[in-house]
Amino acid sequence: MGEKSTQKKKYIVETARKVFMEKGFKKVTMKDIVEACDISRGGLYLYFENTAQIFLEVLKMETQEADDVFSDSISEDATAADILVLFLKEQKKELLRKNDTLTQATYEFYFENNLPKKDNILKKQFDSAVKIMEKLIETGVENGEFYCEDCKGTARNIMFVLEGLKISAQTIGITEEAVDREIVYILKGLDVEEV
Amino acid sequence: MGEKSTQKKKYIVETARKVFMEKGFKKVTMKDIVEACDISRGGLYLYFENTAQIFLEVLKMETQEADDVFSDSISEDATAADILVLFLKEQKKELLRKNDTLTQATYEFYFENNLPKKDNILKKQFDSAVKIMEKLIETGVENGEFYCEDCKGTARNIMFVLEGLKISAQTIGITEEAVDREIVYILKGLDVEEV
Amino acid sequence: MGEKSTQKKKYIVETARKVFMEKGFKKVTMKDIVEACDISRGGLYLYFENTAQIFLEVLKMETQEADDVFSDSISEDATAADILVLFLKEQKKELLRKNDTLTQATYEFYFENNLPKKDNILKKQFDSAVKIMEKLIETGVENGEFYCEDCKGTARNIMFVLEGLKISAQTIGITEEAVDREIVYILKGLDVEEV
Amino acid sequence: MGEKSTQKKKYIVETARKVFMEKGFKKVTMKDIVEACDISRGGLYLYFENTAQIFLEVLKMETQEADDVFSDSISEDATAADILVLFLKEQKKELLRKNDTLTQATYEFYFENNLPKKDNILKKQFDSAVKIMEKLIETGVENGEFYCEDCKGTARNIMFVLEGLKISAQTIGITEEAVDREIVYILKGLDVEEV
DNA sequence: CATGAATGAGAGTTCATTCAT
DNA sequence: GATGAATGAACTCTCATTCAT
Repeated sequence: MGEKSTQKKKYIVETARKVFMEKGFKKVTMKDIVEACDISRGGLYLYFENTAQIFLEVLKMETQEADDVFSDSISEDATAADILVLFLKEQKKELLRKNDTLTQATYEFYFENNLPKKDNILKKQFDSAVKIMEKLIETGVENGEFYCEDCKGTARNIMFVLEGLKISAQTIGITEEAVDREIVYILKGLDVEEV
Repeated sequence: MGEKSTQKKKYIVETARKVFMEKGFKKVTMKDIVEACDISRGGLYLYFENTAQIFLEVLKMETQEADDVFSDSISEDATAADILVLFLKEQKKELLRKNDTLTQATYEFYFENNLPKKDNILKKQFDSAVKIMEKLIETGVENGEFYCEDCKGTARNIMFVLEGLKISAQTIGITEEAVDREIVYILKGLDVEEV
Repeated sequence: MGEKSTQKKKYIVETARKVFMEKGFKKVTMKDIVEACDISRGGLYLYFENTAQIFLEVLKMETQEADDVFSDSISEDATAADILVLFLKEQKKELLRKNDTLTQATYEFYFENNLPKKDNILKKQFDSAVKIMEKLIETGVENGEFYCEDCKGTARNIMFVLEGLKISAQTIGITEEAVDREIVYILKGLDVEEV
Repeated sequence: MGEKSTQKKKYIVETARKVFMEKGFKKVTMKDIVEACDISRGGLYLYFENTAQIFLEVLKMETQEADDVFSDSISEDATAADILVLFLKEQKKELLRKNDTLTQATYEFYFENNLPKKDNILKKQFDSAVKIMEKLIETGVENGEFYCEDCKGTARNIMFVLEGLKISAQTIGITEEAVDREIVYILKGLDVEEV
C-alpha cells in the first residue's frame, strides 16, 4: 500500500471517528461511513472489511493522541497534587460531554466483540492508567502532599470510580455536582483539601 | 386481555430474558424472540410492539425479584458487617457470571434509547441502592462495626466502584482476584478486617 | 337469522359506512371495521366474509335512503324548473363535501371488483337517474318551462357532466365557482335563466 | 446516476406502466414491479422509493407522449371539425379499451394521495385540454363550421362529459352505442351534422 | 351466537458484499 | 486502485382468516 493509500486510510478513520461519536458503534453501517467519507461502496472495502476493523483503527489513533495530550499537559514544576487535580478536571470535562465522545461507541464495540483478549486496547489503557495513577500517588506521598496507606489499592479504586462515573454518565446520566462530589471524595481520601 | 394472556405475556418476558442474556439487547430481533418462544410472528406483536418494550418488562421483573432476594437474604440477627459482606459477595458472583447476566443488555438498552429520564429504572435502582448502602453504613457506624467520616460519600463511592467493576467485567474482563482486591479495599476503608 | 341478528347486521353496516366515508374502500380492512364496531374479529365474520360484501350492503342502504330523500323533497306544487334547480343544488352540495362522501369509496369499489354486471347498483342508479331527469325535462318542456330538442340526449348529457364533476372533485379538486358555472351552463341549455 | 442508470430507470417505468395498466394503482406492490422487471428487490429501491414515485414517472412519460401524439395527428389542412371529430374518435377508442388503460390507475393514484395540489399532472392535463378545446371551437366558429354562443362553457362542458364517460366506462361499463350517442350530441350542439 | 388469541403469508425496507468496468 | 450498480438475505410489521372455548 503506497503513501497515497495510507493517507486515504487515515482520512477514512478520521471521518469514521466522527460518525462513531454521533451514533455509537452498533448503529453505524458501512453505508454510513461510505456516505460520510463520500467515497464509493467498493472503495471502502479496499481498506476495511467491516466497521469493527475501522473502529479498532479509530481506537489506536485515539490512544496515541491521548498519550500525547497527557504528556504535553504536564509542566515540569507541577506538583503531584496539581497533576492529579488537572487529570480529574479533564475526566470531568469528558464525563459531561455526553454526545461528543467515543465512550459509548467503545463500550458497544467491546460488547459486540466478546472479549478479544489480544489487541484489547481498552484493557491496556486501563492498566496503564492505573500504573500512572499509582506512581503519581506514590510521588505525592513521598513529597508529603498525600496521605495514603495502600497506594496501589487507592489508584485502582480511583480508576474504577471513574469508570463507574463514565458508564453512569452514558446510561442514567450524571450531573456536574455528582461528578464534583466524587472528585472531592477522592481528594479527601488522599488528604488533599482544596480543589 | 384475560388471565391467560397475562400468563403468556409472562412466559414471553421470561423467555426473552434468556435471549437478552445471551445476545445483549441490540442484536436481539423480534424474530429471535418469536423463535425462542416458539410462537408465531404475529402472535408476539399481540403482546409487544418491539424489543424495547419487551426488555423494559424484563427489567421490571428483574427489579422486583432483586428486591425480593435482597429482603429475603437478610436474617434478623445479622450485623451490618454481615449484610455488607453478603451483598458484596452477591455482587462478586454477578460480576464473574459474564454471559449469564442482563448487565450488557441493560447498558445497550440505555445506549440505544438516549436518556428516557422518566421511567429510568436503572437510575431508580442505582439511587435506591445508594440509599440502602448509606443506611447500612450508618447502622454499622452506630453499632461500632464500621469507622467512617462521610457515610453518604462512602456509600456513593462504593456504588460507583461496583458500577466500574461491572462495566469492566463486560468490556475488558476482570479476574476473581481483581474483584476480591476491590472488596477488601472497600471493607478496609470501613475498618472491617475480615472477609 | 333472527331479528337480533338483523339489527346487529344493520349496526355493522351503518358503522362501516362511516369508515368507508373516511378512508375510501380499498384502505379499509376487516380490522378497521371490527374496531369501529367494537365487536370481535370472529363476530364480524359471522355476518360478512369481506369488506366488499359489507360495502355492497352500505350501497343498498344508501340507494334506499337516496330514493326516500328524493321523493320527500319534491313538494306537490313544485314546477319542473324548481325540481331541477333543487336537484342540482343537492348535487353541488355533495360535490363540495369532499371527505364526507361515499363517492370515492364507491369508485374504488367498482375498480376493485371489475364489472360485477349483476347487482351493479351504480349502473341501476345512473340509469334510473337518467330516466327521472328525462321525465323531468319532458314535463318542463310540456309546461313551457324548458326548451329542448332532444330530451333524452340532454338528460344523459347532464348526468355525464355531473359524473365528470364528481370524479374531478375527487381527483383534481373543484371550486364552487366551477360547479356554479356548469350548473348555469346546463340551465341555459334548457333556456332556464335564473338560479 | 449515469446514462446507463437513466436507461434502466426508463426500462423500469415502461415495465411498471404495463403492470399499472393491468392492476390499477393500489393493488400494485414493489414486489410486482420487481418481478415484472426481473430485477432484484433492492435493485428497484436504487431508483424508486415506492410505487407512487414510479407511477408519477409513468404519468410524466404518458403526458409527453400524449402531447406528441396530439400534435402529430393534426395535418396542416385539417378543418376544426376534422380535428374535433378526430379527437373524439381517439377518446372513444380509449374509452372502450377498458383494461388497457391507465385511467383506473390514475384515478386510484389521486384518491390515495389526497390532493397533491402542486405537481397535479392530472389537473394540468385537464386545464390544458379545456384550453385547446376552447381554441378549437373558437376557430370553428370563426370559420363558420360551428355555431356556439359560449365557447368557453361549451369546451368545459365537453371535457366534463368526456370525464364522466371515462369514469363510467371504468365503473358501470359503457357500450359503443352510448359513446356514439354522446359524441353525436356534442357535435349537434355545435351544429355539426355528420360523424 | 360470540369471542379473541393465534397463525402465517406477504409487503416494505435496508444493507453487507460482490463484481464488471 | 476505484466505482457504484446489483444482488439477496434478513427484519419489521400488518392483516385476513381460523378455531377452541
